[in-house]
Amino acid sequence: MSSFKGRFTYSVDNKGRVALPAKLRKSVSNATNENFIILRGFERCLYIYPQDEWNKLEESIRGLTFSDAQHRFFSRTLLGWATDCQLDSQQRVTLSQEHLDYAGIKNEVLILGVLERIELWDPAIYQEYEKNQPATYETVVERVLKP
Amino acid sequence: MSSFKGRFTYSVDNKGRVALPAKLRKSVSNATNENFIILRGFERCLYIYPQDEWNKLEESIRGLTFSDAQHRFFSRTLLGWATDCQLDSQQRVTLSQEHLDYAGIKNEVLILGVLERIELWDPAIYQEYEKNQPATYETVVERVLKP
DNA sequence: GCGCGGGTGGGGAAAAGTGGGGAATTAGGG
DNA sequence: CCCTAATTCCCCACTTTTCCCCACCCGCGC
Repeated sequence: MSSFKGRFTYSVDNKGRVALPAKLRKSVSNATNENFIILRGFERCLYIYPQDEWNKLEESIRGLTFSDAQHRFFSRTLLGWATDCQLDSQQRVTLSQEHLDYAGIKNEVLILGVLERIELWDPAIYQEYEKNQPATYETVVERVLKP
Repeated sequence: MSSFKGRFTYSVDNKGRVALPAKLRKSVSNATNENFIILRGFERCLYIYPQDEWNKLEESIRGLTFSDAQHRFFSRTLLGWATDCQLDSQQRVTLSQEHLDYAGIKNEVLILGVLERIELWDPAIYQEYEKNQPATYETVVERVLKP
């Protein structure tokens, strides 16, 4: 079970490559064999799942009823934009142009560790997202840290 | 279960390193393997949780549903400002520049043991905080400890 | 006084992040 | 079917940061 955490601002070179922060790599279980799945996330960002965490997600998608039109739409969208990838010898992932465009990422990327997944954001878009949230850091902490 | 207590004023060197007081270290259960999680706290301070205490919090974060937009914001915010760290051979933690900035900590740090967590404050900010409390210690005691 | 444990500081080796060149593979057109 | 062009990816090199280790200082107790 992964437990990614932390916030990093890394650069994207002109080949669309992004290094995975060493601290995040340490949280990846070895079973995953450096195999990752990249897909469109919610709110204009990209999700990166290590293989083992993805498998769980895939199971729950399989559980969706085939006969429901919305379920079909959901699966098509999710899987249609998902790609396998493995790290190169420098521990980097390469993002496709479509993925970069979807998330609006250019030269810089904000990398967030969110337990079972890693999120990639354009820094400006994330700032905008944060600004539009009704909750502040303190209300979040209060809600989550108090049982 | 940890039960940190006490108050210490330590120095922060120019690499952002802070020694964990020996008295606090004695309260850490060995199971945690000298692994800690540092995150933003309430009121401009930093929280340090030993691994085993953190695990309880992480459970409640995992309980948040992936499909709820507000829950997504919660996990991003909380985890984005959290970092793993382990002690170096001198029993110190290294604080990132962002964390130092958030808490306004410069060369000196006030370390408080508060049961399951350790808090780090800038001494001046803590003094200010204390001064701005409307209630005195005695009135709070009445309110809090009354059955 | 001397030894030991605890706090403070810094130098150097190792790792992490960044960028680019060139070979191999694939695709497309003549 | 072959040649050419474009893309992918593998490898190398440089820079910065991290962290590991050593050394010192201070105070307390033996």
